[in-house]
Amino acid sequence: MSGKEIRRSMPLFSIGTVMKLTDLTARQIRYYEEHQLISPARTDGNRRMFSLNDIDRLLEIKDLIDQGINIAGIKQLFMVKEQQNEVIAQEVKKAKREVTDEQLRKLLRNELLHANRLNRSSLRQGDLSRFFH
Amino acid sequence: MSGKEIRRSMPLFSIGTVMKLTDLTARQIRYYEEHQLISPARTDGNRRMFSLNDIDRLLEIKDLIDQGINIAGIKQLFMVKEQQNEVIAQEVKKAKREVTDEQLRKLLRNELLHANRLNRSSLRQGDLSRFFH
DNA sequence: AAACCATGTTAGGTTTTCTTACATATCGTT
DNA sequence: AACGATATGTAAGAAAACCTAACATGGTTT
Repeated sequence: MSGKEIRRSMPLFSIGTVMKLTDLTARQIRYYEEHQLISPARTDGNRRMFSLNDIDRLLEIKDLIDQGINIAGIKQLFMVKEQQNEVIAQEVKKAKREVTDEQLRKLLRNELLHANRLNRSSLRQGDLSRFFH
Repeated sequence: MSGKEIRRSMPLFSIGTVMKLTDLTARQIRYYEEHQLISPARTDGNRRMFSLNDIDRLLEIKDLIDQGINIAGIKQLFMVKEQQNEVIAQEVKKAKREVTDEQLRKLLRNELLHANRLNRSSLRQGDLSRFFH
């Protein structure tokens, strides 16, 4: 169902609410946006409006920051994850085309392994140390 | 579970957001608050903050207004409904005390009928025409 | 030591929301 | 038909929340 995704992406929350929900400062939230870790919507009057997805992302960012990962690293992680999701979505679609239940499970497991392989190699091809300098 | 109820009662939304979600004007929302159909929280700076429950209530109010019911009538309806919920909650608790699954269903049905009877009589004892003048 | 990163802080400006007051259209009542 | 009440619109002035831009600062890298 996509109604859920629509709801999760509706811009409903002001920055003040998000500050309380995430325990981040306005400065931090704006800084993360400046570095394109989030892209909150804007009102007609140019105020930021955040969705549930934005809030999830901010909590994830906070977690990664706490783990000592810097902004550049987080950005890369998000990009990799997104790419991974795309691959998975595409493979799911391919699998759905004409496969029965039983077979679908096997295929999915297969494709997931494939995605992991891609993932690891893409990390290796970049400079890993960039993530932790 | 009560975690859900906590979430639904968290004051998260500004009046601007609520206006868009409910298609009501600020004037209407404040007017309904003035007449105690809702009781949104306030920020330290005195701004209204609405919960999901508040929004549900506003949508319900809008619906009842559309049906031609006036503020006084809506207030009474809310009070009756709340009283009914209290009765039900109490009876559920009573039923839960030491009844097996099978018996619980019968009891609940019984108590619901009882609540309805209370409800109807309380409407009759008041002046019904008050609702629609 | 110099540069950089993530965040704090301040300043001036704009948007949003607040209360209060008055205006108005639609009623039911006299 | 005039009247009073109800529900909503609108305007004004003030306060809160948010905006961007700039500079400050404590830790890290280089």
